[in-house]
Amino acid sequence: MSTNDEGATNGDRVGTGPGRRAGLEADEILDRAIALVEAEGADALTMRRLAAELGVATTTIYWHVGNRDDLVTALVRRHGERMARTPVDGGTARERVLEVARLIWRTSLDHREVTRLAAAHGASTLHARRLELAMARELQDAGVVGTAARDAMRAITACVGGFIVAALRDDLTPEALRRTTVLADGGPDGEAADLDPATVEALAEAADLPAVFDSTLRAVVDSVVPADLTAHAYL
Amino acid sequence: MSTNDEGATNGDRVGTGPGRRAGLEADEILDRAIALVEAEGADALTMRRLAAELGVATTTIYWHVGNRDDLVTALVRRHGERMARTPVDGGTARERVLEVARLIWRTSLDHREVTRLAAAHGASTLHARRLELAMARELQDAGVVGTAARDAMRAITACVGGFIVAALRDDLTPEALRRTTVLADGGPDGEAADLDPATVEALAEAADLPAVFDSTLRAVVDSVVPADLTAHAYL
DNA sequence: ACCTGAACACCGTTCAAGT
DNA sequence: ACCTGAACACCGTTCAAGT
Repeated sequence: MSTNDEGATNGDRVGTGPGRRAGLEADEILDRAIALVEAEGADALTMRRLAAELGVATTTIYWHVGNRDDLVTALVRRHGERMARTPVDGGTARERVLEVARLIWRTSLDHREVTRLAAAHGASTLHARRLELAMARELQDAGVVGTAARDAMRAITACVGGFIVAALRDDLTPEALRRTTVLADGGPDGEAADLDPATVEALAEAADLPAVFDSTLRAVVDSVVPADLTAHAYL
Repeated sequence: MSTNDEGATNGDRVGTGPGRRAGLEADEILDRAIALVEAEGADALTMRRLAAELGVATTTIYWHVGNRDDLVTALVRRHGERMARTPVDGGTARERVLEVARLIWRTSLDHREVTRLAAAHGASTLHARRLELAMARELQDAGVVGTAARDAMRAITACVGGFIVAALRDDLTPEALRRTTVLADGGPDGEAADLDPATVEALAEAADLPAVFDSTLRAVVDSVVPADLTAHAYL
């Protein structure tokens, strides 16, 4: 898949010669790519555009990081590591699990264009990898290990991911909301005829997504992490 | 946005002349598009490919259904209506809410390529529109109306959507799982060093997603729909 | 080892022109 | 009203060639 099979991303080109360009090039490209995506959106990331940004020929990117798939994968991984700086603390282990979920939600939306790119590339899991690891640690503190931990993580991350996608969708065209999500006057076939008017009206306007996210995640975490009996969990 | 501004999709061209091609063309195109997507995947849907399939010039599609955005939107809507044939019955209203959620999950995965296309187009909500309407009705039977109904739907559909995305991702490359989702030997930086070996091992293999989906959705629905006091809910 | 230009096989979209 | 061919401005990718 990659163009240069021998030692992908050439991150192994270490400490040679003067000028100290060792292993730097590839990361330079990735950083520029990240900056480009955050500044102008996920769609702005094309091989030609990025090359122009760097002042090199398009083909140079292929040598350093491989094709577009490789580029996006590396970009998402790098950004995901950068995102996972914030430490989590306080409260019970159960509350910290919830806090990590909130952290994934918040940081993903703080960098929504990278998140969008990751989602389009099917690499959302890779993007949140470091943070999901942090969640695994908190789950362990709460006494959840093995397949139970795996299933708990799947449940939580699936829901978090679903809410993130919903939030990203809400970004675009509040006008499109009226015609798609909403049924206003009963829709094309009067499909909403038997619905309470109050419900129809409520559906016409956006929900307070962060609030719904919070209460829903709480329910999911509660269902999957046993209640703390004491304030602290000692292994 | 559309090429023919006057009466989009020309569904209003009714009953003219002999041969009875009235209003048929656009639907013919959409049906061929759906068949193409289901047979060869979402990526196979290009204007040129579809035109070739229909034996017309590429530009003909523009006249009938508009540009690619319009095409995908119309396709997703049409398929979504076709998907919502199954009626839901039995149990309490609360159980029927859960049953509609399961129905969205099942039908979306039964037509995963169309689902994939809808997701890529940010039209998942449009795709499940009819089924979400059915859910609104069951929620109403359960006594949930107004903004509470809207928030309940948002919560449930976000989670269902998240699980669907997770399932679609699991389709591709079980081999990629090992390298991205999984940390196996502790990952590049020994990040998983402080994790229970049983957890690490569990994370290395896929979860039983349908089972996790079911128990999670149950928790979400329970948190949002009041328990039935009697077996039946009479308005 | 690193970088280039030219070329290939695709895209979506527009538009003047046909009937 | 309906459909076409030609053209434009993009894509990702490959490859022989330079230094």
